[in-house]
Amino acid sequence: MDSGVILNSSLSGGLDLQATLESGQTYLWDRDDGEDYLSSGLSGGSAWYSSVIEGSVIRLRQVEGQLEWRSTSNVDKVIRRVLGLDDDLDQIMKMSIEDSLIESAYSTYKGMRIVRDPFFPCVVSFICSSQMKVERIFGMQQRLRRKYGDKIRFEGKDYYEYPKVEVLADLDESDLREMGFGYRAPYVIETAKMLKNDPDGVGYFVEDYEQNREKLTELRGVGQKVADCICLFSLGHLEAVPLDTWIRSTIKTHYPNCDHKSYQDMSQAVRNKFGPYAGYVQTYIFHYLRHEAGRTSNIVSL
DNA sequence: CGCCAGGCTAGCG
DNA sequence: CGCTAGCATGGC
Repeated sequence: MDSGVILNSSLSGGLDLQATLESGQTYLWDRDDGEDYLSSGLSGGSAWYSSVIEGSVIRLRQVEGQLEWRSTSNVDKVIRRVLGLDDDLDQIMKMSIEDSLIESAYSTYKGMRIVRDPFFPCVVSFICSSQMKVERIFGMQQRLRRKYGDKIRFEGKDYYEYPKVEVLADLDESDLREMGFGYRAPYVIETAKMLKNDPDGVGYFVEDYEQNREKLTELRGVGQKVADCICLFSLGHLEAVPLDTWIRSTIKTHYPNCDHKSYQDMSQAVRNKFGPYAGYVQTYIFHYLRHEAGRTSNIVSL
């Protein structure tokens, strides 16, 4: 057993743990207060979150201006990496374009950070994300962990690690279809087979962002958008901008000059517009618009 | 019932 | 190349 504390005031731009873990970047965390996880919105302010990363159970909560953690081992450095705590948020916000929508999103969720999820879980999560509501993606990944992941006991409770590559690689397509994966089932299994000897995706990391995006599309079920999610939420390419339906429609109405038919052209235009940390800008907008739309059941107009 | 959800693949011109 | 039909499933 080990535990520790990280002070909010020691982090540039602070931390908003709930926004970081519930904004649809990562699907690897459970919230203690259970069933209506992520569906009821605002009530997770000081709740405990738990995950298993690199074989360690990690429990986190944010209360009174600090981040508390408890774990099976010393995970201070793991937490800092996975939650992007070393990102200089003040500087990132300074280097993004001035714009009313972006400033609203930044101020509403100040402290939200880009995660760095472990490679394989990130890949599978976003293969599953295609044509799927955000709330359902959480459920799918949770069921996958509880059915095929290794169980670790910690402080009287069971926690499930994300399934290992070789376990998913050896599944039958019907196993995942029965869990509601639909047409994504064969994609997950084929990609797991491709990564059986490279679970950390060492061979799929490229220094250059655009080359990295193309490289990732070699994986089954990974197109340009999912590749961008992996670039941003696992590999640390902070200029990556996943062009999903929300962002595309936002771009169309808000920044019509950046609207292009081809993914590459639109990606390039948006990155030129948003700045070197375009991925941060995109993630704030995505979370802000989705959340506001949920609260008002209406389109946000600014 | 129809429509849509953090899209991708295969197959066409 | 660019374009599009088809694809599973659940919720409204």
